[in-house]
Amino acid sequence: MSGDDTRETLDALDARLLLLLVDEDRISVLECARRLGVARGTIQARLDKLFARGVIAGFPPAVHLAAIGYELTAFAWVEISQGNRGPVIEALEAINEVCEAHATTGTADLFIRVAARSHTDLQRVIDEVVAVPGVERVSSSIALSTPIPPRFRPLLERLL
Amino acid sequence: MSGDDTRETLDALDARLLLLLVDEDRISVLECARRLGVARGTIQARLDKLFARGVIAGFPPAVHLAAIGYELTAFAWVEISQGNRGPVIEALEAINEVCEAHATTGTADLFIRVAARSHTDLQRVIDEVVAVPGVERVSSSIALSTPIPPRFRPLLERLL
DNA sequence: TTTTTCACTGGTCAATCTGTACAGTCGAAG
DNA sequence: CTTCGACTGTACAGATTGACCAGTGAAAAA
Repeated sequence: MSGDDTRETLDALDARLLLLLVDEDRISVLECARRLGVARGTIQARLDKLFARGVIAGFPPAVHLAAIGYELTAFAWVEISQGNRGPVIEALEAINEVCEAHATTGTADLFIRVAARSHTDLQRVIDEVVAVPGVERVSSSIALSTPIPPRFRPLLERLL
Repeated sequence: MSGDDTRETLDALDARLLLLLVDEDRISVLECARRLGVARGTIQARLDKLFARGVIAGFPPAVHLAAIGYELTAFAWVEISQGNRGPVIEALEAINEVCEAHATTGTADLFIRVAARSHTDLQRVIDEVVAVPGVERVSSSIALSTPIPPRFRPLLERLL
């Protein structure tokens, strides 16, 4: 009686299904059923439940930003003056190149990830961030390489 | 004669197709063709090309980590002793909760993102990172909220 | 113990989608 | 004027989907 569906754990079948969806691209429900050795209806029911619980939000295309010209990724800590979080966030949302923002603990207030086409372009974007009213200080650093690309596979594997 | 297919730009149709794939979940090729007012074969050809160029890497499920128990996200800067980058990366890869790692400019050497089930759990993970041979210093901060979730839609919209 | 509940199986059905192919159109490049 | 590449419109066989349903088994409730 948790009252919170989110709490339900994934069983091994859910985990194996997710792993299959992560690995094999564009795999069909029917094929999943075959691979996992269960009836198609079961997979369909599991998928529906995973969606309903919010475990899976969808299947967005994995777009490689570098392949569309945005070769640079940079991270930045943004310090803002008190009471301006809302407006600042809104302003950041309006900057196309700001691809992610988190409010964090620590000295800085916001942590953002930005994409850019070149160093010059990055400069421009950073300048735009700095220019946002309420932003007091920005310290950024460029990603030179990404030895571990975004992943969550290991977390799933543990559920098997 | 650029010798690098990656350089080819996306035209408006590519961009609209990508936007469609981002927004409408599990949309079929046929439906894309209908929405964009072009023949199915065109969409299929465009999709194939986007894959071939590496623009689209696939359609992985968007898994909501919080829904599978990993409610905490934390970021950390990792300073490592010189000449130990390789081994350190390997060790970090072996830690399931390390969901991303970048080599960056600036004072620290690596920037990582970690997932955890609780504060206690996060402590354990951070300790594991600190314990990696070659790691000299780790400074972490917890994501309290995510006002701008990962996005790249604005970058695509600009191509229209 | 008996009953109820629930997930799973294995099967069907019509509708849709996919991969593939092919001939015709069109504009740009040669 | 011809060639080339991209797009259209069409076609077809095979696979997939969503929706059902009756039957089974195991676990929870009575």
